[in-house]
Amino acid sequence: MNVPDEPSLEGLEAAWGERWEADGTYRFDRSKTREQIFAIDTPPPTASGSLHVGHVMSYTHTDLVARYKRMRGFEVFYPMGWDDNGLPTERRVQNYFGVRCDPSLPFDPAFDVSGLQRPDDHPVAISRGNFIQLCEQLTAEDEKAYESLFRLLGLSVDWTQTYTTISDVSRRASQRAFLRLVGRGQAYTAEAPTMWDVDFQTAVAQAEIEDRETEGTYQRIAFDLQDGSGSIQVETSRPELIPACVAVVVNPSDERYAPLVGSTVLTPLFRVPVPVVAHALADPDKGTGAAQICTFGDVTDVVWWRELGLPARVVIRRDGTLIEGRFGEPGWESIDPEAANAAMTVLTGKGAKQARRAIVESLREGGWLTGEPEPVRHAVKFYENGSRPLEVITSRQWFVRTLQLEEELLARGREMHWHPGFMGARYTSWVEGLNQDWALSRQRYYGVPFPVWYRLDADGEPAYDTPILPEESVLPIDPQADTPPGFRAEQRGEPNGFTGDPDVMDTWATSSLTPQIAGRWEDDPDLFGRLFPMDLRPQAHEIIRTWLFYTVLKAHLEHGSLPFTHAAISGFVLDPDRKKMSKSKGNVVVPTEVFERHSADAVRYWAGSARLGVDATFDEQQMKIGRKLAIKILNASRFTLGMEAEPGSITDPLDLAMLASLREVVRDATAAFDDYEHAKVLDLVERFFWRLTDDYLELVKQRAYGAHGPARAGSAVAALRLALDVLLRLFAPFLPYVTEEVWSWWKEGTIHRATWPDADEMAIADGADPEVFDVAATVLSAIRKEKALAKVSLRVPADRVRVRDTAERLAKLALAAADVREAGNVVSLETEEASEASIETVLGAPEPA
RNA sequence: GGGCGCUUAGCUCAGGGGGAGAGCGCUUCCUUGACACGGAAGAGGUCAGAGGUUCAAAUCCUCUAGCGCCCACCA
Repeated sequence: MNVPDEPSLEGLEAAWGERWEADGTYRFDRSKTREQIFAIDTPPPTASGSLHVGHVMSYTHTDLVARYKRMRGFEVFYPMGWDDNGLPTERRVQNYFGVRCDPSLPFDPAFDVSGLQRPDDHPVAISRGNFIQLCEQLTAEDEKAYESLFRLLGLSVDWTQTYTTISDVSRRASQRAFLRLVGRGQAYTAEAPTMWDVDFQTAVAQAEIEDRETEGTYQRIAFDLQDGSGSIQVETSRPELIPACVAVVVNPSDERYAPLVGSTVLTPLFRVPVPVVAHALADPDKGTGAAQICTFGDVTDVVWWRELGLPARVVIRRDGTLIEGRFGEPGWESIDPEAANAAMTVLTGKGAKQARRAIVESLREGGWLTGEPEPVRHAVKFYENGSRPLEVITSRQWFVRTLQLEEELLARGREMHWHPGFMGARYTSWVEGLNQDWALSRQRYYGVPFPVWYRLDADGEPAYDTPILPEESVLPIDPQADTPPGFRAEQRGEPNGFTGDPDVMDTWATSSLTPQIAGRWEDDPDLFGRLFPMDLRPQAHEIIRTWLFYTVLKAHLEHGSLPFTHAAISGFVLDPDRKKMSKSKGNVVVPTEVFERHSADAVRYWAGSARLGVDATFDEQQMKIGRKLAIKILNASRFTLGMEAEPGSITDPLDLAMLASLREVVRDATAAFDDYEHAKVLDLVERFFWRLTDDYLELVKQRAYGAHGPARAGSAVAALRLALDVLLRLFAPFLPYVTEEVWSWWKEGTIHRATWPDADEMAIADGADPEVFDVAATVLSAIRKEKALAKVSLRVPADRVRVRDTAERLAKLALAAADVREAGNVVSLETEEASEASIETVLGAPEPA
């Protein structure tokens, strides 16, 4: 026993952090079987920037489960990943070093970063290889900072189990998964209209799109019937796409337009003859009920275009500007090509917004405009990281078939255990709303390349239908650097030679494999067999449609199973004004300062009191309470362990009652933890702890000092030590530092590998009545109240205390009467049977000063 | 437009058919042989609103309002 005189929280994080690392306390033992293992698919944080208190909360939630399961005897696989793959990293490197990637440049082995850090200059063009070097260099620094913060927070991660999403292991897994999708016909390449960001100049997937309320205008425009018999009014927010108009569509049941279906109208300004067609998606209640179909203004246009078999006239370039007029050419028929091209000149080279203004003027001058443009606010689709609305651009991309999987994926969602349960609805609603296959290609540089080459024909044109794929054994490969089997390097780009697929995969193609990557899928089949499917995926609700969905999709297609059986969804952290904390709002709290002010245990206490799925308010007050609790644990433990009486057999009814009560706490807390209700566990345990210190400890203090002889003192001391032993373990997942500190005073080994308390440890209290404790505490509390109201010291004697209650409760009080008398300094404790309970206290004179 | 969640004391939140709760904050008191980084106690609420079910509703049902989030084909 080694109890310090003045226990303190200061320095615990550093001391125990080092000790846990040195002892390998959280090291994963891979010799265990799947049944003995609890595997966690840790979210890899994006390694570009810094962690904030939102991370602190959600990662603490995961750690609570990890520590609980470990104490329950599971061997916990708790790895850490760093997401250093993808656009955020790419952008950060561009800004940080002032460079841009030019894939046409050759790799420069002698490249020196030091001359580069001039972000205000024009960006320096560097090769893809050098660019990736810089990405790795910068993210390595971030990862170090993240790790030290996570260690400070006390995450029980096995730091030997780390991975990065751009590593060879991750690239190999991504490419292997891709090849298998291709092999099964689940991935395909096609030239197809796809959502496109004109600034990043890349395709984006449905999951990366968000709606933003945007200012726009509706203009009502006349489309003349070609036979001169009148016109159709069309309302549009995108008049700049009139040159791309290929039809006017109405609802088949719309009587206003029924006679016109099948006739031909001329587009304004460009005088292109286009048909009036009917389709169920045309909404009679929107606008005039007649809409222009353009190639392509939005996803609906794509549906109409495809289902109605319309031609395409594309007017928007990949950079978002409009093309030059080519009316009069095949496919660009106009009854007045000269006028059409003149009208186009005004738009050429302009972005959508400017072109819109320009064409409205032309329309007005030409008399096509009906009324004035009407300002509206409407939802417009943006890439989540983008600044200009998405366009629909036709380009060659790889896709993963998802649309026909809806029923199977919904079934997977039902198979999953969601915590909290209602979060499953997010997944369901996403799967039900899928309207495109997963667009997998990104026209970016930093990422996992497609392991694909294409043969070039005699004219140097790629044969996309017969891609050349590598053997899995050579992965990962870079088709820009590596040569496909059967070709020589010099044949790259030559007629009858080959070319590498220039694109990289969507980052989610890699992130959706985190269970496989962390589990070394195919690289270490023995390990993978012990880990997969994993047990727990912790994550934020905002990425259910991306990370969770894609991970389920990949596992479903590759393994025919869920990737994990439980999904625990944490909420956001809100600032005190109840706004979500985010970098862009500038209201993030830097975690390191919070740790310094309150201690890691205190911060974990705050995080642990927030339930899963519920947004939590950032509340330093709550951390102060956590700190107070941690200090109280130190002091109460010191007191308990410092008692001189020898612990004996526990025989006193009050002691047994306290243990009977603790027994219930253990049962309830265990059940709650099994249900992922960590906040309830903390509440139960904390509540009991305060009862123990405020009531029980006060009640038995004098007896423990020996007021009634060694045997009864021994009962109190033994009960207290047992309660402390159990409580420390109940608190251990929440307050790993302070509980480990106290544990080290009197126990061997680490508390974090100790066994989670079992109700049977209090079997001695079997048959004991917890109400003895309640009744005694109630009477003590009433005596305290009298003293507080009389504004006297608690030491002042109570000459007479008369308790009226039922015979049953009075009998219970009698069992603890001696303790109550001493704790309340009661001279005479009288009882009287009564149907109405009451406690009457007559105070004695204060002691003379 | 559809869905999910929330609305309980000044604040942060638990509770979920039968007593309106905790902590903080506030007020008062107490330096009692673990702890003043402490302790004891007090005041404070029409459980968002309206209907309904029930012997009994903060709790179940319906509707309404406000807030938040997720989703939706931009005419």
